[in-house]
Amino acid sequence: MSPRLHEPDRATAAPCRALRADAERNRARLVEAARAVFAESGLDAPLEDIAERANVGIATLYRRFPTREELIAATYEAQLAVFAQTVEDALHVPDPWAGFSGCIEQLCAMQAENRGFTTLVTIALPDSTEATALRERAKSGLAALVQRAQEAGVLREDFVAEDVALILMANAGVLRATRDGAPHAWRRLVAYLLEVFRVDGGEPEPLPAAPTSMQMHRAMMACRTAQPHCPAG
Amino acid sequence: MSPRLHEPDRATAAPCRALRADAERNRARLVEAARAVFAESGLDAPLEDIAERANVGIATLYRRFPTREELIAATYEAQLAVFAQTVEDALHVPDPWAGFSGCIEQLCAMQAENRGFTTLVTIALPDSTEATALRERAKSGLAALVQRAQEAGVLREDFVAEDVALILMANAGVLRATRDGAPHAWRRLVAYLLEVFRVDGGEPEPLPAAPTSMQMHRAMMACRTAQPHCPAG
DNA sequence: CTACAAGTGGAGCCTACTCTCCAATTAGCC
DNA sequence: GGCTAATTGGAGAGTAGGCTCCACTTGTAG
Repeated sequence: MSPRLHEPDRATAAPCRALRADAERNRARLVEAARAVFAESGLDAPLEDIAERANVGIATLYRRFPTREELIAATYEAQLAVFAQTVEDALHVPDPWAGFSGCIEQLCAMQAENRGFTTLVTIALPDSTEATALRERAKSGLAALVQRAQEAGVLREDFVAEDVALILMANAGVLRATRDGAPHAWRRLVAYLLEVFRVDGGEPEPLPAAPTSMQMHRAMMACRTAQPHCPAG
Repeated sequence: MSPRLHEPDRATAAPCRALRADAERNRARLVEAARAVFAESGLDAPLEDIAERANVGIATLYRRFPTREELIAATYEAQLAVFAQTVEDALHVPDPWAGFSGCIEQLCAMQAENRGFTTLVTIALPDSTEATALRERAKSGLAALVQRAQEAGVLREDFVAEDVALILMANAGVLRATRDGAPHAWRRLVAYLLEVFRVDGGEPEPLPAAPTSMQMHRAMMACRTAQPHCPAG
């Protein structure tokens, strides 16, 4: 790979200078390390862990990503692209209900698979990043998906685009508490919600199994020692 | 008030000795301060804030409550009693659906009003505290409430007691993200869920208004600067 | 091959919080 | 009023993570 095939000013918007080849390499390793660490430990993982995992000094991390948010935005660019693509693909599913509900399920599954992504979708990112643009894309795709389903008469009329965010936030809450102890509990929440969103007609899907009370107990025990409250997470 | 009207060994289970009057007073001030601080800042608020608010040295706090969890348990004893009472009162509401749904709404409202309580109900507490007993009381009350509603044919048969925890966790997720920016968003989630739990028959209640996209935007902005992921919350 | 700008790493400072130790204080009993 | 054990508060040690500074290294253009 020749060094200058990248769009300019990737990192710092101001000086707009191309990175030296080794610097670009380190940047990539940082993003890769951040992906792993954020996925496992959440968006508030220690930055030193990320630098260490990337085999790079902590200063290098700070030089490339002056704020945690910039690192988050860069790290989740690819995943947000998947997010946006998922939404757009759903528009091509012939059945409007299958498109809508499958999309919601996939988005929630993405949350379930990645601790950082769980909270990422419920918070704002700094403006003027690629991430913001991707979110806009996803947003308008979702609006179209909702509209299509409503026009087909399969999605309740009083459903609004903001409800999608509500779903993701609720799902984040369930995942925070049950990710370890009852890793499928979120599916049941999502199934309940999809059922209530659907205009009746189809026989409702059977619900995913409820977590057992033992699982819930363990989930709550585990969550006690984890970090308490909330998001930027 | 004469000092010895309390049940024994309130604080440390081991030495089982009555507290001196001034110590008992300080203990009460600590619990009161903790109530305020936890409500506002969540269960991971700095303990020094609590000691300061109680006008008591930090050492006094640690002497009375060697672990944060013990302080949490003592602080939320009263609130857990309200929780349990709410459930039991609901059993006396004549209409089984009104009893069940009103109870869920009230529990979620309690979460909305108190940041610490939001996460408290989704985590485990140390055993052998009064708090544990209260939770057991609430739990069996809820089981009865669920059973009564199902026997009356107004609550879907596949609803299980663990689903109540799921609701509280989902509600916690919404509250974490929207408490400041869209303080009524949680009502919409709960309305959706109650609608899907109900066996059809009654005309569904109209949904609470959706948060505006501006509110959601602000909520996500605010949540960005708050602490990311999760609870022992 | 050389010069120099770009890039690097980690020591080290700062802040925030948890938790302990102990000399000084005070409530309760006589 | 005075004795004694219970209680107190705050200094300070320990820990974790954020962030910066600067002497050293390295890529690359000429």
